[in-house]
Amino acid sequence: MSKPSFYITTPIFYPNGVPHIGHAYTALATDTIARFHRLDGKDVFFLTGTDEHGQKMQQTAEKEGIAPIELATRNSQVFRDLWDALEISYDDYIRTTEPRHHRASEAIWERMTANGDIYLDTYSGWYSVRQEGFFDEKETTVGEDGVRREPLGSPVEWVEEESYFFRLSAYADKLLAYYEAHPEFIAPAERRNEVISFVKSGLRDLSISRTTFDWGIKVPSDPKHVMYVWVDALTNYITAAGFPDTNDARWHYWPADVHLIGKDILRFHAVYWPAFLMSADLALPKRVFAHGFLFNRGEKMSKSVGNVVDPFELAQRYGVDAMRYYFLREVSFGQDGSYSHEAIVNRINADLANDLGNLAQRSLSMVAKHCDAKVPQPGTFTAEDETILKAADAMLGTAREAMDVQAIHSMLATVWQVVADANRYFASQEPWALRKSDPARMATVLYVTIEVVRQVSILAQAVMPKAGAKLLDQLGLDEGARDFASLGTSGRLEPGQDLPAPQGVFPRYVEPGSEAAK
RNA sequence: GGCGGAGUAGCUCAGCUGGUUAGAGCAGCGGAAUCAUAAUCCGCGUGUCGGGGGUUCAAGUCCCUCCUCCGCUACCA
Repeated sequence: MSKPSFYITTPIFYPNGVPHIGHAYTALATDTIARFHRLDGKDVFFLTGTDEHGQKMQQTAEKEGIAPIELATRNSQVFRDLWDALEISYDDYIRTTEPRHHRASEAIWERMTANGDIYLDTYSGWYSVRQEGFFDEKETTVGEDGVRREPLGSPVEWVEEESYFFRLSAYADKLLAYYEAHPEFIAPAERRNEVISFVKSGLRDLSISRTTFDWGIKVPSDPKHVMYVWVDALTNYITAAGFPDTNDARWHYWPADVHLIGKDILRFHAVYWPAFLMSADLALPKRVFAHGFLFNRGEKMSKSVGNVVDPFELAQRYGVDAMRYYFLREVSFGQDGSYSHEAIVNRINADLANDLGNLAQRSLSMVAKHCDAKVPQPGTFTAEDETILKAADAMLGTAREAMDVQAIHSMLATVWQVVADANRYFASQEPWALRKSDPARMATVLYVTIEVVRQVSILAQAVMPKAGAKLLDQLGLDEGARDFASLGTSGRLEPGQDLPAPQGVFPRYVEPGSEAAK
């Protein structure tokens, strides 16, 4: 019996510059979902990469006096460095400049052509050289000087350019029928409504090639055209699965289970991409999930405001695990979120150091001192013991339900609810008092507590791989006992097992330079 | 302008198909304990549920209206 597969992607990022916090956030969330499913026994394929073609890349490279591919290679590496720093466990990293991607893009282009959906026509409109963009005639105004201008005031000129078009207009009904039949296709639900209303308002055919620059994938039958971003970028998701070779070892991963994206690129993934796939007679991804934006103290990050945060720096200041935990716990996944130094420190200290870290420390240090540094031998469980154990055993089911809909924050809330219960349990049982009055009962309480810590740690690994592993080290668990198959009753701690000396896993965050830091 | 969503405790938000004295987390205040990373546990909220009107035995929960905020309204990766 083969493991069920799970294919998840991030968008491919544009390496015109270096990654910012938004890129990091997408990768963090995708990584957590990928890790969760791996721990849950699935055959996971996690794809990320960079989208390296286009006019902007060409222009930036020119400015720097280097070839576009050099710019792409250099900046793409910065993304990979960040992924390493953030413990992003991707299985493949695709670059659209790779031969395999050229092959796939040409192949899907040909299939769409064969299906009669691509035709040559003229792309025309009012173009502003300064804004590098086309404007709808309605948006432009003719000034007293007789010059037509776009809303921001730069002059526009009528430009006509030969371009290949994709017959998107023919897909509106098919897309609407698909959304109807697959209500889970676009998530969260609010986003789904936006997409549907957009499609209902009517679709125009899409210009999918350019002749004004040549840094791209050539149109197979007409090499003076290069494919415009839509086809080139979106196709990456099937390239990595081996397309067009349907005998490829990875082809079974397609269709992807989740395309995780930012809400700004939802339309491309929920409208254009499925239409392309329908045209090419390929299966559609099971879900497109659009997450929200991150704001710095409620303000949009921008260079002019000066509140841009470097993700490398964030990871270094707070630690990767804490950074990952904060963003995934504090932000309701799918909604916009806000972060601040105070909020991050609060989460680190309250949830990680005080609640979980301290629970592990207080129980394990008693085990080390009073139970001969071995997993204690429990006696008969009382109703209180059974209650907390049952709550721990139930986490997996609830966590799975949450993760099925990418509710990462809910999954974490579930786990930390049990952490809070465990602290209450520990305080009410007072094992420190039992040490003298009833050592056997003390052993049971400690056993139950570290058993809960075990299960919490296993689940926490999806979000905090390093810290989760450290906690499991302290419980003396070997590699084979760390995935979800060991959750619940099947993986109960073995009494008598030797345990290493406990050490803190989640230090409190103290302000550098404060009294406490000295 | 059109379509859609939201306005609930200081902050972030739960409140499904209307039905006990409107909840959680965080922050704040008071107390207990001392196993532990001065961590933990217990207790404490007179909130016009945006304003107004209506339906109903009963509305945060349905209808109307007004105010405020937000998203989408196609070629930016």
